[in-house]
Amino acid sequence: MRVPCFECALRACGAFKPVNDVELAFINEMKRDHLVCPPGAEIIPAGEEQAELYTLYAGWAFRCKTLPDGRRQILNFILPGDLIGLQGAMFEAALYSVEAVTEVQICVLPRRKVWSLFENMPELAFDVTWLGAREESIVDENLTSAGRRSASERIAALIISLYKRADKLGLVVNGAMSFPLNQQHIADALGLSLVHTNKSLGKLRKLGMFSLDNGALLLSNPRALESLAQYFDEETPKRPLI
Amino acid sequence: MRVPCFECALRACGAFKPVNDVELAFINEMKRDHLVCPPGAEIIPAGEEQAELYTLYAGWAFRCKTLPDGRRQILNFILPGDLIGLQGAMFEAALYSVEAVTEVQICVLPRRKVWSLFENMPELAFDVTWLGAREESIVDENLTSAGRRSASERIAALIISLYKRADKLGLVVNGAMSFPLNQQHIADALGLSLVHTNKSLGKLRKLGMFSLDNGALLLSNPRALESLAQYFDEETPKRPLI
DNA sequence: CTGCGCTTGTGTCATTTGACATGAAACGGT
DNA sequence: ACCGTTTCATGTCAAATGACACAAGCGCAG
Repeated sequence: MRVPCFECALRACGAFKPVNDVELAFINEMKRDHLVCPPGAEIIPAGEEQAELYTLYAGWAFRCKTLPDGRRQILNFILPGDLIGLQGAMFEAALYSVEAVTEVQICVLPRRKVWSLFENMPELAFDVTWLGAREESIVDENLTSAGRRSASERIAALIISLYKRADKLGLVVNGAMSFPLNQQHIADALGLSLVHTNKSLGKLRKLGMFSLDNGALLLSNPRALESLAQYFDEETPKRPLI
Repeated sequence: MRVPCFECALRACGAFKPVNDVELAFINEMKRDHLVCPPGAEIIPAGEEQAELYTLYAGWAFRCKTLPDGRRQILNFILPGDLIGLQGAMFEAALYSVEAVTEVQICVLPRRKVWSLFENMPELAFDVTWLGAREESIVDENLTSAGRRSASERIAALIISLYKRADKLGLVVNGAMSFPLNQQHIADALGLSLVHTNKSLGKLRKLGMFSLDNGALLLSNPRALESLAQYFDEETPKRPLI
């Protein structure tokens, strides 16, 4: 199911910076493959050497670290258009795993071509760095949550940030979006126990902050969530897509 | 107190990847200034637009986010050779602050020259991206601490990781190093209260994990700390210095 | 010297969060 | 229809952490 970059449905959604023909041709040349992985698949296993670089084309995934005794921390969620595995492509070995939440489609960008991108396409190289900085800023926000927000505030911050990211991609219709995470994912992302996550979610739901029925998240009042979480993001310009 | 990059004392310490003459000349050309800031100075204030890029030449600093109600999270500590403000230089506005712990010396790399670096020096551009990925991996580790480690484990992980970073820079002599952080810094970095940090530090000290007298940190048994923290880092190759 | 602010140390108690147990509902495979 | 598995929900109690109060040491400006 190869999708040529010229026909990329994602690029047409309006969230991304326009590219010129030369850049698009280079990206298309760089894309080696288009893979489909089932839910739960490990896209990058922790410790993998010479990991490839990917772009998530469709579906949800996450990046996580696991301690030797099994405790797991989800570092960030990955939505369509996000780069997967930049650290892994820069370093000898990946320091984290990447796992699919839903069925996902990914574009494979071989790591050895990353160097040719830096050599030949400085604009795209800059974009790669920009995307790395953006991912870091998401992890920054998650660290701020884990370190300084209460359980309810963390949940509010997570929901509002995912909602906004999905909204930019056109995945929100009438305030509702498909939300594939289960409570264990949320707990692992926020540094909470499963049970406490469940109870805090229930509390926010009873407060009328959102509703969540069979995989559909509805935000009636995003502002209330924002102020509970003290989460206020900047207006971001269109981001690059590689 | 301008220091030409040809005479950079930091580069001579053995922790950094060698550069060729052309690269070094470019870096020297890029360096606009060499500043000294007192302890507590704000090197980058949160929200600053068009923030410059810096390299920390000497001293300690940190990067942090502050919530509207004043809660503060330190995202990572910055040691000599680390890039300061890459996100700030890529985005319109900095999403975080950077503050000096000790007196610091910083090299100023104007943000408009970052683009010429991507255009003319792909190796150095790659290095910048690599340094960004490295910073992210540090934040990843901090998030794992805040989310999944107990108070004592977090302290152990922080101390061992700072110790190893300082060691690479040649700042450790006979297992001892100068340690300029106070307990408030540690608490803000680990997502703990000041009092609990104090008590947990005391517990580890009584266990003989380390000693800390007037600013000198001594690790008698780094292995014990590592296994308490479940912190095991990879052997990293020499890193770039820009 | 004196007083003040900063940092560290310690005790007591409150709050948040985690651990464990249990059950209900949904779902897929046979 | 039946069964096992997963996910979500809820109660009780325990453990970790935070909040507050206070004291000691220390550097430093007046």
